[in-house]
Amino acid sequence: MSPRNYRSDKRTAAAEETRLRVLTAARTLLSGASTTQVSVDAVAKAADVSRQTVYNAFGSKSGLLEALFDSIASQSGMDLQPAFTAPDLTTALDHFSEAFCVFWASDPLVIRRLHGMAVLDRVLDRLLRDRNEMRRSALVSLLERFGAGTGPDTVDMIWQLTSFETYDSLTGADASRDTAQAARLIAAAAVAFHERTA
Amino acid sequence: MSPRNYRSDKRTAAAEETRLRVLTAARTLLSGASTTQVSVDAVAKAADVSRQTVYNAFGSKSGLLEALFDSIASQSGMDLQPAFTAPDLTTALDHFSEAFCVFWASDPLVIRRLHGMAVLDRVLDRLLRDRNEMRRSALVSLLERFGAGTGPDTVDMIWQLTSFETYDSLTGADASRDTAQAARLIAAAAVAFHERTA
DNA sequence: TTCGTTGGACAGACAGTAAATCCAACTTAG
DNA sequence: CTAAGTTGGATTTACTGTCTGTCCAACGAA
Repeated sequence: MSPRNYRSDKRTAAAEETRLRVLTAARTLLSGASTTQVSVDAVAKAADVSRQTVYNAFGSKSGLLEALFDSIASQSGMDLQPAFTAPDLTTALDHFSEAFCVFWASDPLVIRRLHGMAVLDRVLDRLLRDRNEMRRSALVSLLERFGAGTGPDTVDMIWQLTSFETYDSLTGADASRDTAQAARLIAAAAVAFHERTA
Repeated sequence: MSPRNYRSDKRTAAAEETRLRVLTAARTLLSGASTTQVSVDAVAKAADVSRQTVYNAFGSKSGLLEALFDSIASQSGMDLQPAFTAPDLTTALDHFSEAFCVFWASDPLVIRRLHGMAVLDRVLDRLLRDRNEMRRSALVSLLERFGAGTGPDTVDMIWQLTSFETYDSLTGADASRDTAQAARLIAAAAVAFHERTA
């Protein structure tokens, strides 16, 4: 009944639970508009956990931030399926834009800060670059699927249009636009650019 | 006794000179791909100046970074004149894009880091937002001059297309594109978007 | 017993402040 | 014109406080 290679001690389960508590605490702190700096100590206190436990679980602050980003990504409910099963390129790009905007919208404050920290954090920077590269290859696959050109100009431009920076700029501050509107705007720009260079 | 006409040209000149030395030292350090973190102490040592002198001259690390950005801006030789004297909107947008790409190209490494630091630095963040706002109003003026629509979608999209993030993404890493090529690409996207929504 | 957790102590960097001091540029009294 | 005093930038030294990261002895439940 109990498979040997499936270990689920109550202890490891509890460890996983504290790991989650730390992640959500970090996310909450990073969402706080008030605080600029978020220390490991602050995260530990917010998670009601010792600082050492955070280091045990994530190795370093960079590791914690990495895990946080991936945690956000996995919880965002992003779905690329509609884009790849779309009838034509235009609606495909529409769904592609929508998918990533949903992701960016899942926690823009935290994602913005993680992007900023990445500039000063080699480890985090590498992670975000890798994740961005996944968006790029997904885009190339999509363009190929619909027989569209995959020249560097087209790919780079649509890649940039679907980036977090673009989403953040179009929804941020005084530009009162919701996620769906931003997604449509981005898709419109992508289609316009593609049609013009086709 | 406080003499009213106490002028000391040589001293203020010397002070200005050390101020410049500190700025160039900071710029050099921030350009260095090797180091991720740049401390005030490191800047002071590189400028062959005491740490206190840096604080005397700039007040804080934020102040130093602010002064550095404006120094780069003033040295970049950016010129918006061609955009405003262009015969039509298309060439105007071309020159507009070119102008800002020249600015971004003047020191992309340092500008990228300053943008990153701004996420964790309220003072620097405010400065960069203000400078970005200047680009926005310039864009609005340009569009109005050529009788083009200044709807939020048009403005926001072209604003984002001419941002540093877009320039950086299109010229960075494996995308082997020089500044002029990036400028043309950005302008093409701006024109395509504008024509489609006109 | 084992293993996650805890609390504390510790070293090394870093931001920012403060006071005493040095020195060259400058002003002014004689 | 010169000597004496003033000013302001720069330096030195030392301090407070925060943060990352590491180490370790002890605790407590599985």
